[in-house]
Amino acid sequence: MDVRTLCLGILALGDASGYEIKKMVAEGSFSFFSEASYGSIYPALTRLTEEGLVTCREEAQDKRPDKKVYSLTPAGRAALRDTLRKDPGPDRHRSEFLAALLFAEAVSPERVRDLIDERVAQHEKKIAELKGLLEEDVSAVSRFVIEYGIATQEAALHYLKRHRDRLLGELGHTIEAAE
Amino acid sequence: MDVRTLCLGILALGDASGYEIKKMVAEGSFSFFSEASYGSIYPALTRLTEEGLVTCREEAQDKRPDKKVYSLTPAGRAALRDTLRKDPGPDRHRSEFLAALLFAEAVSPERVRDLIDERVAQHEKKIAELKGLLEEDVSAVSRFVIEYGIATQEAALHYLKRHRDRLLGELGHTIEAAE
DNA sequence: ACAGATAGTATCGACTTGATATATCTTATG
DNA sequence: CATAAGATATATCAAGTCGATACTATCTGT
Repeated sequence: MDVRTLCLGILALGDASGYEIKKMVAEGSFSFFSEASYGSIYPALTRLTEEGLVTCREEAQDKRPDKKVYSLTPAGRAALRDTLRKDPGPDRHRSEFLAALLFAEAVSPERVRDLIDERVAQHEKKIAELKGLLEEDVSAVSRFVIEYGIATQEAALHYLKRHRDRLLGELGHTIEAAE
Repeated sequence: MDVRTLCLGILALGDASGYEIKKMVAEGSFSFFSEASYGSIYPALTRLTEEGLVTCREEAQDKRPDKKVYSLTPAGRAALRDTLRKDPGPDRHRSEFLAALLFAEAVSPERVRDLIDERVAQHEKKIAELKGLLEEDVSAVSRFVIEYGIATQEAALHYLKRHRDRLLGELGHTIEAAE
């Protein structure tokens, strides 16, 4: 899913400016499974406009900078439908936490405990955030997506809580054995 | 976690060539939370060598192309430790599946069912893969990381199975109401 | 015999990130 | 009341990254 398609999809849900698209991927129901920066959104919108998949109208605002509001054209909707017909690629999950855990063993085993404890707090925060989204966002599919996120976050959290001590015990033996 | 640190961390677990590093991130215990292409690994190794964080020796092999085997230097180990002292950034999760679900509602609600059913199969495959890894890989932290992955994948799978029909029911009403 | 996978290094264009610039308005805080 | 901080808005740039491809040689399956 490139930023191009992401923009097309968001515009299929309603008109928006580049700034608003950025906000949606950073804070809205998109926030936990996609990301995009201005540096990719603005060029994407420019190209989509050139290709006739979206149109742009400038809206003057009171006491605020002008907005460029983009709308999906019929051609854009068709292009999106074509893309969605294809099977979505596999999820891509990058976790500095898990990498740090694996590497910490090699350079500083004591760090493992702190890493896990910080992570527990992060999961709890994320779950609270997602539950907050549930109260605003009412579309059935949005709710499904957010609850899917909550389910996985909670599973991760419970796994950490249940297995933390076992892991630290096993590492304890390793550390002692190495000394 | 940039590819630079990823290489440093993998080399902390043992010497490796660029090709082997790529294989680890694509297939090993790293596979489900990190990715890196040759186009980022080779330049990273070159730069790390220039900076004295790794060393490189060429190994001639019988009936195979020569290898460039990289090893972590003490300076490299120190650099890795410094990086790991910092808090890991939040996970980044990109899911074409979840995006497609949200967008499908807008352009082709019938697609939602197929998307979910394909996804169930994908999760089952992924879980089997991870369980396969468990049998080879024995390090305590590796096992922890892989089981963490299994726990989240299973939670996602069960969520989909439990809520699929409810969602399709809700969409059914939407579709009927729109027609 | 021949296709395709495996082992290996390497590069390139296109895309993406993260930081930064610019400018104005609103909201806290001392 | 001043002033810092943050929101609203567009835009660019260097540096990093992906995915495809190139090249060569061997091993494996049909």
